[in-house]
Amino acid sequence: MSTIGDLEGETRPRRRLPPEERERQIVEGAIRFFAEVGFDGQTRELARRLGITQPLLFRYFPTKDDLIDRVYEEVYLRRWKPEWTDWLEDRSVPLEKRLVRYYEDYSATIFDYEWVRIFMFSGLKGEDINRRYLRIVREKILAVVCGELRHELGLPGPDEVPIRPDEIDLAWSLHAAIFYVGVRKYAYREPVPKELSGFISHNVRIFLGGVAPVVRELVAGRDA
Amino acid sequence: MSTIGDLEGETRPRRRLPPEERERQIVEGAIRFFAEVGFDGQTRELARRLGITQPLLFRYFPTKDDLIDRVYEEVYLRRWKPEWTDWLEDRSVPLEKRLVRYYEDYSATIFDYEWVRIFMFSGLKGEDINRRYLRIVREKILAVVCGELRHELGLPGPDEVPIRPDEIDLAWSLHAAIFYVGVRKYAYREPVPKELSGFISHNVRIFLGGVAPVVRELVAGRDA
DNA sequence: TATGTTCTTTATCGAACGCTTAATTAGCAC
DNA sequence: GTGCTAATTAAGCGTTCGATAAAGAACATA
Repeated sequence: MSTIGDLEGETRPRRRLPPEERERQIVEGAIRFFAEVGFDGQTRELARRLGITQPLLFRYFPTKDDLIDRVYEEVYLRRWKPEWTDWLEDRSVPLEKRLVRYYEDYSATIFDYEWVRIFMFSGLKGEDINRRYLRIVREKILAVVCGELRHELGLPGPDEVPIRPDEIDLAWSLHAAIFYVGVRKYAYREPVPKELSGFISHNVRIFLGGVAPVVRELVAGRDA
Repeated sequence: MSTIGDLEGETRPRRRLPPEERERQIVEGAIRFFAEVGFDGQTRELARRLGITQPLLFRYFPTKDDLIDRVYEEVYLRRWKPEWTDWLEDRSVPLEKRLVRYYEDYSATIFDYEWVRIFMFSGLKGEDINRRYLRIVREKILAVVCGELRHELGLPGPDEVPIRPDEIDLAWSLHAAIFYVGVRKYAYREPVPKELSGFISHNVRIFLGGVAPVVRELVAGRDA
């Protein structure tokens, strides 16, 4: 949120900052910059937006790739909340409420310009960090949702009958329906639901309202 | 599908092609190339993959942007089928079947490496052609789905009560759930449902199985 | 075989790229 | 103030970018 040092100015007095502060400024500026133009964006333009000279970037990050790695680290890894899995598994709360709570918090956490666009850019580049992130989503969110859905429907648990890929795909559908709002808004810059909260609960209701017979079929083992 | 001229070779005899054929070869190579690396990909590398020299590209396309525009034209515009709207409106067929038929054909049409990736790249660039495409989807698909859904539920038609943005968002959810399979496969290069047909019918069933009460609420006019 | 057309190449331009070096200057201890 | 030191900058390295100009080679026609 904070707007740092993008004076876009011309001749600005030399300012000497504590290294940590300058580094933080560079990283945050890089996140905004690469989110906007992609990772082919040029270091000179980034420096210009920060109001510093380009060689200064290379004092703090030996290469452009090092800076990009730092951007990944900052954007992806710091935002994951392990408690999401706990929330989803808390059977003292109705499943619908659990899903709504999770998706409200998840979307509040990752729905911003920087996160969504950097996620898409790095995904298209085939970056490994993207794959790792998706694996975590699959294991810590989607598989858990499938397990809770099984329990809700009185079906055998994952330890008895392993979660099928088809079931994960169904959980992906709900996930995609909600996440795609972020894609529409920040990647495509299109209008989106003005009230995200209502949209999320609608989607959870639709999902839970229609998913039961399909899951039963899948778990019964009608192989494709 | 056809693999054209990517010999990747070193010294290759000069081949003189009829202009139309050479142009087609360049356009198809450009589609594959830009889909892979994005539009920041370099003309020299594209030429190398085509097995021609770089200046030859500029004989056929005055600038790189002209070539990119041609790529857009080729990838987007040639794939839209106006009959999709007719299919969705054909009330002699049950709505579930209409939706399944449409999404099977739609996904068969656009689910390939080139289309999905170029769509994402151009979307991230904020290209106008992307916005135009999304508007067509909204007007010719999603709004139609909402209208048919209203009819199915005995609710007033769009001429009496205009389709609300919330309703369009619900149709976006089904659309996103299915399209995101393409994103996972071609943008992220992740595993996806091995049987797309089953996945589509599952999603349509879930959607239709759970959407009724939500749509009734929305059309009744409970404003957010 | 000779000739004209035009498709394709070689050779290159100026600008911009990531990155380096060496000179400057801001901020601190005293 | 005065020096010291590290943050910052100006200048520039070699390379690569999109794009151009002119030379060369394939093909149709005679």
